[in-house]
Amino acid sequence: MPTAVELEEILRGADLRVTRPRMAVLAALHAHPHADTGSIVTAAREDLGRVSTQAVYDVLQALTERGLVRRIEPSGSVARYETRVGDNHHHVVCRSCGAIADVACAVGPAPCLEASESHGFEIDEAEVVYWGRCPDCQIAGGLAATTA
Amino acid sequence: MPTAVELEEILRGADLRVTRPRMAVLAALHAHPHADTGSIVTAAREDLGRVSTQAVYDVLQALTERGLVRRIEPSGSVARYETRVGDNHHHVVCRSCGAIADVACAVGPAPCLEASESHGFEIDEAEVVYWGRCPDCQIAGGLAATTA
DNA sequence: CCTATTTCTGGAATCAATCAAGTTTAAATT
DNA sequence: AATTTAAACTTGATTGATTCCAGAAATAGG
Repeated sequence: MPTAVELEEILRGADLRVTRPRMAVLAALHAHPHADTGSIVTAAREDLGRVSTQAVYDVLQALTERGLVRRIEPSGSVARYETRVGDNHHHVVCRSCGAIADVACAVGPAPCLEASESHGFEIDEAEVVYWGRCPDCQIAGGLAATTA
Repeated sequence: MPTAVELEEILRGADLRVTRPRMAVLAALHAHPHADTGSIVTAAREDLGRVSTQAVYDVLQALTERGLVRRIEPSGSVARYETRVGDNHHHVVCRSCGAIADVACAVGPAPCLEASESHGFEIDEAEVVYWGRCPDCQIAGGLAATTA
């Protein structure tokens, strides 16, 4: 959980101006990994009093462009963001409640990066999403939540 | 490319009533792998004269539920559908134009299915998306199309 | 042929995301 | 410290995929 000063350094290090919305969004992302845009807007407003939805979208895009955050969008879910970048990890997504957890790379250094037939594509990334059920939903029983 | 009779058998085999919209959608999917909903609607209309958008959505959902088609939604793209199901293959997506191609499973029978730390999740599927550039876009040069 | 259930139509509503024009502000400059 | 300027933020409207709803139509079984 970075301090305000650290967040500021992170922004400056990426050649981004230090503004209140950016600080708030970055803090919210560190506090809530895998948060969707709506949650981030809410968190930022609790922090700042008020911010426009547009500002949050702009900030998220700027942060993503500079590689400070990573945008993930599992099927059936809206866009989510996380601050853990650069370590090539993957995600497990719960089919019932949509919960997301991080998973380290499965096998060795660059797993799955060898597509058997690449069709001439120049591949630069292999994205892996594991689908299943989180511990809570396993307990909850067979019925899937409507928010799947 | 299945015949009309074969399509009919496919539908009946899945306990689905045989209707004109369903035949048209299924045919469109076989003709255009990885088509998005809009294209499917268009193709179905060329075939039938007219169909409601809603009907196509309903059909796609019904077909997906019965496992006749598979819904895929790469980040930044709208939902797409394919008829190739049950063989656990993956996809390569072009970052520039969004083109999609099929890729057979990378390593052995159930590759990447071993998440190193599953966080208690009960995993039933590993979805892999390879990102890169298709042959056409490599030729086209460095500039990415806006339809990425 | 008739009935019941499923499917399709038409139109409206929802919601994430984007666009546009104008105002404010961070940070470099004098 | 005042000035400048490009980047960032605000408000308000718009897009576009997807879904909801109520009623009409059509399929499949009796």
